[in-house]
Amino acid sequence: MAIDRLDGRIIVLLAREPRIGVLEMSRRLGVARGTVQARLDRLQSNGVIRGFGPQVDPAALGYPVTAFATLEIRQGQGADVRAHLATVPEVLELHTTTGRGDMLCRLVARSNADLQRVIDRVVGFDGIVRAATAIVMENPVPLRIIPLVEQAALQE
Amino acid sequence: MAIDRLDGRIIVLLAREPRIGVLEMSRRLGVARGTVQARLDRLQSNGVIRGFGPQVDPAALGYPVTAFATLEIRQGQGADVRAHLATVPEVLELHTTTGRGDMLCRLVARSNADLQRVIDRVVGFDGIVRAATAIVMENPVPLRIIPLVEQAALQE
DNA sequence: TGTTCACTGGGCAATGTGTTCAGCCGCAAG
DNA sequence: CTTGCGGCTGAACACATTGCCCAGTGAACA
Repeated sequence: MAIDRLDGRIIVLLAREPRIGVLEMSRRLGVARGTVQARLDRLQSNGVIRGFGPQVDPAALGYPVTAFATLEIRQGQGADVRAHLATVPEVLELHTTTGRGDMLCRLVARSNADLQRVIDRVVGFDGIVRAATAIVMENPVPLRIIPLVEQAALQE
Repeated sequence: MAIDRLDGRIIVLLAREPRIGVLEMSRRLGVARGTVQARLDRLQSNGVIRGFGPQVDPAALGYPVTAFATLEIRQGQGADVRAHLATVPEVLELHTTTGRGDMLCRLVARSNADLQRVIDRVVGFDGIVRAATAIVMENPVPLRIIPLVEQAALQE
């Protein structure tokens, strides 16, 4: 489960040039193809690499507005609320958290006006007591993993 | 930029079975290989599909703790804070938002104790006035895009 | 010393890729 | 009505890559 330097280089290389093949990777990294293949297999069965799904940009899909909503849930209604939110396509992810709110979810919408519709749909459910929404203006650091991978690789 | 039904099916298929090739996709979708290839090229140059980078699980890397931090920034220090946060590997993403806080960032850590270290590093910077952290307990809806793609595909 | 493990370098058949082509169709503009 | 355009089809081609196998090597470890 620990990641060594070679694993780290494989992941980083893959993150930078996803189209690259195993053969080309082995050339760049200066190791045998079989090694890269074995490492990749191990990383995937380890769960370190979950997959290679396409990274879709909601904005390009017509949903340029992103927001985070903090939800407060009525005691014991957690499961129902989770099930409800899972049915809303505009809910891209949902977490249960400690702290002030009970849940945090990421939403997208077609416009600020449309966001109202989405929020209404999200909070228009019995178990939700209160919701606080923060609209995303800028995204200075888009979801990234490379720095963490590099640190993890050095660490061991 | 609009997504039609075939585009939608391509993306969904790709999301479900990332290892699949263009040829196999064309077989499953019942269209010519060239069509799938052309659609894929278009989706990528459109920016709808940003890439096929590996989806890395921080937990498997030794960072099982996730948290969201809401930061309040001192007027005019935004750029400095952004630059600071970008240097912290444990900051996986950063957004500037409307609402109570000024920024929202996603953090990971090796443990709850380690989270304290990460938070100290994050907020140990002059421009940050206040920080509120919510630790993630569960992730009932992991980051997903398929439902949105399906909706976008039907819409047009 | 002997065993295990990962890596190497090679070889093989099978498959997929990138690319190009002509032909067909629906549609919109002239 | 006819022309031109864009998208799709089905096929072809050379080429590279994949998945798989193997024997040999070196390092770590009991």
